[in-house]
Amino acid sequence: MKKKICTLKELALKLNLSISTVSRALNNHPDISNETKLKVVNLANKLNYTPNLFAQGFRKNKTNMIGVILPNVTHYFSATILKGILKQAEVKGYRVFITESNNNVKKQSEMLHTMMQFGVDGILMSISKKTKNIKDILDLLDKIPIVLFDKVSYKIPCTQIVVNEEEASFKAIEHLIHTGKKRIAIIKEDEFSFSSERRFEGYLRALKENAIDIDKNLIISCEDLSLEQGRRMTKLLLGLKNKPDAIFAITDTAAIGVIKTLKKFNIKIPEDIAVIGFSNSLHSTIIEPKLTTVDQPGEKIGKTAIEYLVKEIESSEAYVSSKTIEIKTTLIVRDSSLKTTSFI
Amino acid sequence: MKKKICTLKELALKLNLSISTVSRALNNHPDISNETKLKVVNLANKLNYTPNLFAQGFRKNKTNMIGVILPNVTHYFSATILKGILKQAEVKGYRVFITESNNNVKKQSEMLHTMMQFGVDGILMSISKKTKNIKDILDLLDKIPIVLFDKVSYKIPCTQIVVNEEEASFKAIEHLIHTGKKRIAIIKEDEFSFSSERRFEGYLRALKENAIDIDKNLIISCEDLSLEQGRRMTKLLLGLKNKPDAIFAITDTAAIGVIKTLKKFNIKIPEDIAVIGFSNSLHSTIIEPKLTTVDQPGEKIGKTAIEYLVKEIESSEAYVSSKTIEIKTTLIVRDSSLKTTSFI
DNA sequence: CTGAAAGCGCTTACAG
DNA sequence: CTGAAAGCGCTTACAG
Repeated sequence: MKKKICTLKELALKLNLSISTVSRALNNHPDISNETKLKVVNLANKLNYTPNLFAQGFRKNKTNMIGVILPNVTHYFSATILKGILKQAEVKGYRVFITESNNNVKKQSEMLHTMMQFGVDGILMSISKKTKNIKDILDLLDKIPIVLFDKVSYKIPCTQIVVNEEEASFKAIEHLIHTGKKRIAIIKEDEFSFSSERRFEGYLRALKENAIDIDKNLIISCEDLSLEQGRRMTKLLLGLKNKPDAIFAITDTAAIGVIKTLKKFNIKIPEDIAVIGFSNSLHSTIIEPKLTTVDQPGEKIGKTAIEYLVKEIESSEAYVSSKTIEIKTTLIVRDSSLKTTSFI
Repeated sequence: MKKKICTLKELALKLNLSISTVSRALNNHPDISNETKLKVVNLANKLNYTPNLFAQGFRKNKTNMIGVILPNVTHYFSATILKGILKQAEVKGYRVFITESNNNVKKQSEMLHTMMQFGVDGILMSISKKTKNIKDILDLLDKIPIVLFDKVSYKIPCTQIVVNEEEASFKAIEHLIHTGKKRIAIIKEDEFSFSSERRFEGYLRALKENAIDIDKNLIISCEDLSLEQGRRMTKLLLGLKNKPDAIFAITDTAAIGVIKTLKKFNIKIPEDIAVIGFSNSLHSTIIEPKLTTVDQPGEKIGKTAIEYLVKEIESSEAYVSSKTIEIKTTLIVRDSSLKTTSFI
């Protein structure tokens, strides 16, 4: 079903004017007399005329639509980014199309394709984990502006919005060191991932700058950073002769697994073992003790992504920028790590 | 910037054929010879032709776009529904436009309007809390199919997808009764809300059918169902001469506030006071003890909503359905309530 | 100040 | 089997 909708033509007919005049009157064109404008606008209101943006877009070869591809909308952090995207897109006058890739590379390609077909003006994406083949993304880059956020890849020459992963991680580890911790374990991902690697770099740098030797037993890689893996890896760490006195899980979810397991074994948090997570998810204040973690400002990431994308869309030159924008994070110290005044 | 994109015209020119023939060839029209089809398809692939769906839609007066309006994408339950919507929309060949109303009624109206302008084929919405004036929704209903989900209103004559609120709540209370609880408190919303009211009805019916007197002191209304309010209301309940032996918070978030407060006062959960929430949010397994709650299948709600909407869109008659579809929930018994074998 | 005409990219009834 | 033409709703350069 589709009921009839008022068009310029209908207005023109009823007013005995040409379509052009009606169009101009509604767009407040200086050529049109006030009298005519008034007549047109009145009738338009009366008949509840709404311009068909689809036709407008088609005419102007500009749709004011932006496509967004992300792995999973139900992840709180993604949803938070999405919120920023929606808010800023509205400000800038763009409509947002969402699709989920569910970390499926094939689907990701299809969505990219569909977005193109649908004539979006630009694409915002967080690339799927297993994206090996970036050829189709590269091809598209020539045709349409793309901005990457969160899950990015330096191999794709376009603007990328990320969090200051390395520094955030560095600061988290320094915080632990300042509270007297010396045997700091890290739980990271085994497969290569942009953020996991950079967080690991921060870990290494913090130890190095504080003259703490690296103990390979304290570096744990696992295939995903789920709560379950957090649990398993904690048991592994507790089995060590020389136990850690702090655990940095590069994900809140894993960190919560860590806390739950430590509690089960009656280990005091943070006195015996401190715990730090990453991302300041809602869970981090539900768990007891409350989790010390790194806050990633999702809305700001989304907002920034839209801003850069719109800038590229509206730029007249066909340039491809490839800046990397780092959004600042904040370490939020809660009960799962010791307080310290010596922390600079 | 916008790089050139291959069109039918370009293909026609290069092949020395008419645009019509090229169009038909690509649409696999029976009239066209295989030879021609082959030539066309080959060139199309070579030049990476993708039909402009925007133009197609415009031509056919069908955009295959669906607009979705929801209060807040960052709510896990909403995100879950969104996931279902995205998945099923893809199956049905529709693209999804998202907007957030943030419970702002004025914004909600604007979005409805924009969606119309953008020529969406149908609208899926969860109405904002304070929606008093439904006139604009009613007006729209004549022009375009609308399906409501989650936050609905019986005053709007259209298809509505909800959860079996009353029954779910009834079963939750019965579960408590079967475990021997007799003084069951409920924390609900003070302002009228569709779901709050229906959950309250379920509470009343369960008490009545089990011949338990209603104690007004145990019926607590608050303005929002936040963790903080959960805390405050718990303190209030604990101040009663005749304390409750179970608390049903009609929201997980509030229920978690309840649990945290009970723990603070060293009250044993579930022995002294049992706690039940509603919605099976991710938090419900993070909190300790794990929360007994009602699982609402968000994906299924989203999926169902799309199905009904598409049915209306694709129906030839201009009918307005106003069925209410109830999606079944499941009570998930965890550690915040007693186990029982006598539960039928 | 107003109108006729072309065109955005596509589909489709009508001819041939 | 193929093509010319109209039209979806709009905007805008060109005339007058």
